[in-house]
Amino acid sequence: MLRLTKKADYGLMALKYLAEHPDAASVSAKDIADTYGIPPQLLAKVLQRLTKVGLLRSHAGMNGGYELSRAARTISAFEVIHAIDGPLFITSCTKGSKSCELEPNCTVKEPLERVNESIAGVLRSISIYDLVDHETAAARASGLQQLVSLSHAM
Amino acid sequence: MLRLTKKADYGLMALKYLAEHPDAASVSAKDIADTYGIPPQLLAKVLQRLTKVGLLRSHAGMNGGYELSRAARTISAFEVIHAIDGPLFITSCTKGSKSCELEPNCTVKEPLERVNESIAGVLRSISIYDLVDHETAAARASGLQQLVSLSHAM
DNA sequence: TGAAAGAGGACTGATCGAGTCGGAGTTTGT
DNA sequence: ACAAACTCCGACTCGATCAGTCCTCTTTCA
Ligand code: SF4
Ligand code: SF4
Repeated sequence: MLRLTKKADYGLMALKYLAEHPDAASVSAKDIADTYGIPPQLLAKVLQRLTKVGLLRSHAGMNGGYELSRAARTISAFEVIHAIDGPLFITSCTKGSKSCELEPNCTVKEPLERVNESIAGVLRSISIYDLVDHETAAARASGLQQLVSLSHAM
Repeated sequence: MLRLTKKADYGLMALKYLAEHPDAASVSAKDIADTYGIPPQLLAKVLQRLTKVGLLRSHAGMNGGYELSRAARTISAFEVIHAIDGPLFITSCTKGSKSCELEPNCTVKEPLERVNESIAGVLRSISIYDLVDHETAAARASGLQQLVSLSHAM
């Protein structure tokens, strides 16, 4: 099913919101949650995670909140997802703890890792800034499409 | 986490196996399951699903089994995953039944749909044949990588 | 006819994601 | 100094989904 968690989803929304309001010195988690109808405590946790990784800068106390620690253009969707959902892996044979017992016999692990890398590449090529500006994002997406089908033809 | 289900994983393994043994008229589910240590009944169900969609041709009775209904080169990983795990969607706001209530306010849905399309494109560009032949698969993957980073630079 | 194989539904246990709660620590305005 | 507003953090519940099993029926062929 290849589904992205909602937390990552929320994280992207929040970062986009912050990218759209660079003037606001600091935005509270509750503000963003109210704007989009996201459960406030859940979003808070997501933002905390992003802070821990260094994507956000937090600022406690009254009128506190969060702000981007870097320019929106330099934050990739990959970083966000990685920070929230942990390492991105297609297969189940990864996350050290409990790997698949078929690993020795498995013949598709290697090819799938390459697929995984390709997908990571796509995510790395998308920045928060792209989410805000629709035109360039659309251009880039269609560009990617062409490149992909091109590579298919070769 | 963007994880692929094990069923899809098994499906790919089975198809790869069939692609590697084109001489065998028909291979039973149990054969493949034993070869890789996959639970036989589970693999059987996966193969049944693939048969229903038309990727495989089944052949009941003694010495029965499955065979590819098309050339390995013309079967994409996307088809396989779609057949087993259902429609491929990154976000939770899709599968008609229970969509996300944030949809009207959501500002990242559209961009994420484009990301989704890019990923689907990657999967569409990988065929079962690519899983068998390591060299071309590696070449294609690295090619994709270059193209992706190229599109990032533009 | 009977063994071997596919087809398919129903069921259970395990895992994981979504969301909640409660409490502790911090900064700031007054 | 005090209280409000906010961040921080871990534990917890609940429900959905996945992995795997079981059982039954049908088809084929020796
Ligand atoms: S080892 Fe093979 S079967 Fe197991 S999770 Fe990895 S790719 Fe899938
Ligand atoms: S938050 Fe937006 S992108 Fe995510 S599931 Fe809801 S509508 Fe879709």
